Amino acid sequence: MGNPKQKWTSEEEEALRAGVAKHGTGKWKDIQRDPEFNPYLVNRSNIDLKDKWRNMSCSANGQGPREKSRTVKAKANSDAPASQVSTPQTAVPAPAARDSAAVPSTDDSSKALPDGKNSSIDYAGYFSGNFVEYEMVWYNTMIFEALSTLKEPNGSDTSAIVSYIEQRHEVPQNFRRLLSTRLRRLVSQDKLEKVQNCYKVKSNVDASFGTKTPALKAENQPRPLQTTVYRTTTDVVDEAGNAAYKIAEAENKSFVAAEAVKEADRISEMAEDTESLLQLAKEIFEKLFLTLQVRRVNACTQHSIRAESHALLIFENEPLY
DNA sequence: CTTAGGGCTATTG
DNA sequence: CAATAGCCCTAAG
Repeated sequence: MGNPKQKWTSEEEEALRAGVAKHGTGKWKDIQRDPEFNPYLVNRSNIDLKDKWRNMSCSANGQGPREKSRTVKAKANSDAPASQVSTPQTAVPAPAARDSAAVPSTDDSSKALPDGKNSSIDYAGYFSGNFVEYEMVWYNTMIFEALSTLKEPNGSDTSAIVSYIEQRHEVPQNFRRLLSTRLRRLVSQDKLEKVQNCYKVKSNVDASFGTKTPALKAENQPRPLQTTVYRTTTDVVDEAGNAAYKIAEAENKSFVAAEAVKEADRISEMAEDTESLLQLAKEIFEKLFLTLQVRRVNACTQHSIRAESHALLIFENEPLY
C-alpha cells in the first residue's frame, strides 16, 4: 500500500558502488551491513542492492535491458535453443549517453538536469570540495569495481580495466595513462598486487572508500584550480576542451612530468610510515601533478618546474589542517 | 539465511 | 506504446 516506489538517490547509488568496490559483487548483505555504507542504505535490503546493481550495470553496459531482451515477454517459445545469443560485446559506439556523470570533471556546469536528478554523482558532498582527492578516489573506486566485477582469477590487465571503465563512463583522452599511474600507485601502496601484467586486489584491503579524509575542510583549501582536465573528445569545442587537448599533448612529450612523478613517488614512499603522512604525500603528489600539467600548457620551462617542486616541498612543512 | 534470476507493474518519454 | 526502474517471488546453495 504505502509503497510508492522509492527512487534511488545518488548517495545511495554511490554507496552501493563503493560497497561493491570494497566487498565485491554478490556480497549484498555485507555491503548493506557495513557501517561505512549502512547509513546510506538503511532503507534498502540486500535484495534491493542486488536489483539496483543489476539495473545499473546493464544500462551502463550499453547492453540491452537486463541481459535478456525482454521485448518478447511471456511467449518466449519456438526459439533456437542454443548457440544463438551472440552478444555483440565489441566496442559500443555510444555507451548509453544517460550517464552524464562521466569522469570527475571539475567543472560540470554542462548539463545539469533541471530537477537535479540522480544522474550526477555528488562526490563533492562526500569529500568536502577537495577535487584532487575526489578524482583520485574516483579512479580507485572504478579500479576496485572493475577488478571485483571482472573477477579474473589471475587479475586483470590494464586493457581489461580500461575497457571495463570505458563502457560505463566517459573517459578523458589520456585515460589509459592516468589509469596506469593510479594502478602503479595502488601497487606501491600495497592495495593492489601485480602479477605479470595483471592487477589483483590484495586481500585485506579496506578499499577506496575508506580513504575519505574527514579532516579536510573546503575553506582550508587554496581554492580548486580552474582547469578542466577531463573532457570527452566530442566536447572539445570550447576553450576548456582546447586546454584539455593541450594538456594531453603536453603530457605525451613531458618527460619532466614523469620525473616529477617519480620524485613525488619517492616522497610518498618515505611517508608511508603513518597514515596521515601518507595522506599528506598523496596531496602533494596530486597537487604537483596537476600543477605540472597546467604549467605545461603555459609552456613553462624545466626551471620553473623545479621551482614549483621546491615550493611544494616547502608546502609539505606546513600543517594541512 | 543469502543470492541469482525471472517476473510483475508503475512510471516515464 | 515500449522501455525502464523498483519490487516481489522462488529455486538453489
